[in-house]
Amino acid sequence: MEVNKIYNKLLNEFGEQGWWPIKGKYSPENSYPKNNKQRFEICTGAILTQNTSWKNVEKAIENLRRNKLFTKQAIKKINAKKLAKIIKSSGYHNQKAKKLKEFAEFNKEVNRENLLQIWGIGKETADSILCYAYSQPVFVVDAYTLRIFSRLGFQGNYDSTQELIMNNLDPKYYNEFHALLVKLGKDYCKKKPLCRECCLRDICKFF
DNA sequence: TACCAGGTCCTCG
DNA sequence: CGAGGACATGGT
Repeated sequence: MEVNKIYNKLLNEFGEQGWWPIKGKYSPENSYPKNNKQRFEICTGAILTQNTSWKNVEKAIENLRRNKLFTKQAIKKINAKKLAKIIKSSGYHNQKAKKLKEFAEFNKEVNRENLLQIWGIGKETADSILCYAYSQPVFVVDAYTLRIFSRLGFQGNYDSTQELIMNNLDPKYYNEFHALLVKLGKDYCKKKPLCRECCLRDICKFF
């Protein structure tokens, strides 16, 4: 599987996407957090967007901002029921309120092993936090990644797919590659794919 | 209306 | 391990 080739085809087709809407919209230059508050906002977003469209998360983020809840201290202080109401639009709000509070209690060094011990933080969320909030060279695998690579012909799980990509792509492209895969997954490689118009059709087993 | 969305936890075999 | 269900709202 030629990961570089896939990356280049996607970049050529869609252009740079940017991978995190720190100031409300996606662009490569504002995807880097500049302070701890923005880092915490990314971590919060990474949890809220679990199995949920970003559109639903946006309102929750706005509510959190309005209520000045982008610090660990504030999340620790508010009770779970109130917090759930504030993030209601993001879905699974009771669980996610608990997850945010669990994360707020986290006080160890930020690394994958420690993040994975937090209730509510799985591999993708841990990797998102490391990659997007802490600029570490980690590729974030998600449902789109797995679907796209499986159709291309690589049948893998989270770990093997992540390994494939990290072994075959320059780390500086990890976050943009992920953004491009999301773009492809949303617009072309959907549940019901639009293979005829897909820029990867000439190298895809599924087509 | 029914299906889907940038997952994770828990249970069971 | 991996499959299957629970968790929930909003858009199309």
